[in-house]
Amino acid sequence: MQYWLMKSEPNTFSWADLKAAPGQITCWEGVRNYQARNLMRDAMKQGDQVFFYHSNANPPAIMGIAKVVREAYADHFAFDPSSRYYDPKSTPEKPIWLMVDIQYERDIIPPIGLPELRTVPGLESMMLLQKGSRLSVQPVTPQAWEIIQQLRPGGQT
DNA sequence: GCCAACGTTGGC
DNA sequence: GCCAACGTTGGC
Repeated sequence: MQYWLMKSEPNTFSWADLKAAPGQITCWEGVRNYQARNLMRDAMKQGDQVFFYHSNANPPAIMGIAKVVREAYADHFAFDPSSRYYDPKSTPEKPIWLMVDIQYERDIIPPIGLPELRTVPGLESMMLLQKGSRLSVQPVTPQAWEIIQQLRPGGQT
């Protein structure tokens, strides 16, 4: 089992949107970065745990935990000229871009804002907190995962 | 809205 | 293969 952090702008797709989705499942379309794609393709497995992070929010924050329920498959939004994620280089025959499905698991109450994360001992090396870090799908170490969970004790149920 | 950091594109 | 120009991300 691996741990991840996935970013979404709440204006585009929010934590509330995930909770309101059918089955509380969504496909994670729109990843258009090779490093993030490769992580999904090569390392992300069904059952993996995901921190759902709001970027471009006030404050940016970890909103809750989701899990991977379907491993990487072709992102068909890339085939659709009317989609904001259209990429003519990707075709059904040779898909370039991939997505996974994730499902709501539980809320983190209250959400853990970026300013709070920056104060937590032991998280200094977390990718999210590095200057210029933009990767929208990031691995999270088991140590960092545990530290962050401990910030909201009792959230396990 | 600003802008630093980063990734991609394309001319050469 | 280099690298300048450009577009995007995302915190502030």
